[in-house]
Amino acid sequence: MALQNAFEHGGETRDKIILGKILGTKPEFRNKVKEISKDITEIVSSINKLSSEEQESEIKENFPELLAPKEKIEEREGLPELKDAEQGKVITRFPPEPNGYPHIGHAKAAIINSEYAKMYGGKFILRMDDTNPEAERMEYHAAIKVGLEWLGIEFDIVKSTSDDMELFYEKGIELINLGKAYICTCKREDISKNRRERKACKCSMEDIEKNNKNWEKMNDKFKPGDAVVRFRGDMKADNAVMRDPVLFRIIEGKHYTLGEKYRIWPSYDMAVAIEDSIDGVTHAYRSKEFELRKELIDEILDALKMRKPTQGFFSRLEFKGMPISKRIIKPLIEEGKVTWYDDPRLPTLEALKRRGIKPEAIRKFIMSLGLTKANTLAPFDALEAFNRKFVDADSIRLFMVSNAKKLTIKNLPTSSIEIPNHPINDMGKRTIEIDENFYISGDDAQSIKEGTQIRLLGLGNVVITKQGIELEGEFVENGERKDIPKIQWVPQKTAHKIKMIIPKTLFIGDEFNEDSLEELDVFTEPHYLQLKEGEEIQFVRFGYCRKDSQNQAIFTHK
RNA sequence: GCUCCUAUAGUGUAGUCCGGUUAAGCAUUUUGGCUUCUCAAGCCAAAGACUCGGGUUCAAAUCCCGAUGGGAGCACCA
Repeated sequence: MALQNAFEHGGETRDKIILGKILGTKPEFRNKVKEISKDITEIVSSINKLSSEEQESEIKENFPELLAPKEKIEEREGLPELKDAEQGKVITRFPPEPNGYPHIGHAKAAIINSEYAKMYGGKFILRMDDTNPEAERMEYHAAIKVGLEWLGIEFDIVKSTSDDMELFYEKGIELINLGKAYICTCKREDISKNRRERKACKCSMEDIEKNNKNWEKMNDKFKPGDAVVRFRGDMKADNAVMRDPVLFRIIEGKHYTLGEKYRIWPSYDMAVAIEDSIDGVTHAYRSKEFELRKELIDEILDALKMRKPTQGFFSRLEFKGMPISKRIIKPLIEEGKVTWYDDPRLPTLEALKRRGIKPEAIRKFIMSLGLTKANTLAPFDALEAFNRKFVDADSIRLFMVSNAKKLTIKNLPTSSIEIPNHPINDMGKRTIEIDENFYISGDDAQSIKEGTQIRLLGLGNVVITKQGIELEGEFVENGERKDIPKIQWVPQKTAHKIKMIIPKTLFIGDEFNEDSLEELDVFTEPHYLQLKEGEEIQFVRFGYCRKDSQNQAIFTHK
């Protein structure tokens, strides 16, 4: 073994490493370390005296099997194992609030939880977390559903938190009667101040009877802001969440499905605790800004003697320079800096789709991030790399020229030509009608020298006879194939003008990037018009793009 | 300010719980080569990391203590 190690590391080895290897493979030696280490030192020094050629021949003679190449270590597939998980009995859930358009962060939570359900043959619940009528709208509810469907996520159960309003009231009253909750009629600022200063208020001293009466009053007499139900936690706790948090509050806004039926609404903590418990959720994974709520949720359920789920946390996912929060996106839309939530520069699902990102790529990408709690600020090119693999195989190859320059070619032998739609896969062929007038890209036109040969892809070689604003050339039969520029082209007669949109990073640092959207006028083949909207294409030597409309394409990535 | 979480190559991660079978694996990125009628894809190769300082141990990315960087919470939002 020492011999092998020495050979692998330039003819020299160290006794400590050999010792480690031996103890690693043969744990039975671990209590005889002193005895064997002496032997190892001797062996090692004798081996180090040999030249590497001698070592090699020694290995060949006595241990030829060691020369076989090492096996690669296999990477763990998918997500790490869940604690306390039983095959077939795992229930996970994804509880978005319908208060905005779904984005990559939603995708992460949904994908991780659905993967876990799948991994254990369990069930997966979509629960619209709609307990704040002021923020939630049907429009968002629908957008979330559309987004999840696009991602290909399937649910066993679909429900809304607000389905269980009566149950929340029941449990709320139970907490009051247990003395675990009380009605607080302090002002909002005072509650906040007391929590900061770890001081209890008078309301927390009230007896159960009074609290029950006040609960009744919350139904009609109290106005929003007059009274809240607070959990009796611990005003001295280090975890600020435990300092008597709010369980219910009065909101008079119209709920998007229930209208004005209820005016007392449970807070997030109350709702999540009860819902996860009664829905049978075994494993509740959410992003780590909720980490401090774990203790509270457990305490609420303990107080009610209800079953507790295992809670886990993962880091938020954001892309560098692509804001996720409505707080930032909304003003951009209002100022016209971004067109809408489907603007290709945004990390919303709608935008990602429009940009040409495939749902499978998002899934792979998110799975590759793992389940860490360290902050993830992923560069967008990581997603692009996954996407390229999905998109390459079935993207039709088309010619497109930017900054077009005219090229006239003499002696063309044909008036039409067939070109395959994909270099490897069979995606059919298209016929292009040609005459002597072509467009080529400005960049290419500039780099060509007069008198040299270029190859027009799929067509043949051309020798350039005149350089300038407009170029002229002559067709060459059986020209050189290697080591000449091979460029794409478009016939002038049938060239179809489209707008090419190239999305770039929205923010550089904290600054809005004024050049975040580049628009080019380009020419492509008429075949473009026959493609379906939303189809992914590769413009040869330019990159992958998605057809947005007959007159517009969006650059996906290289 | 207080509390909690977190720290592995340029980037994202595996390994950390239970110290040794791996002088740190994978992906991406970059560079070079092969292949190719695309600067794509595919194939091959190279480059590159355990935040810092102590301690425990025959042995530390892994355990302990301290420091530092990053993030979050301290809402009648979720």
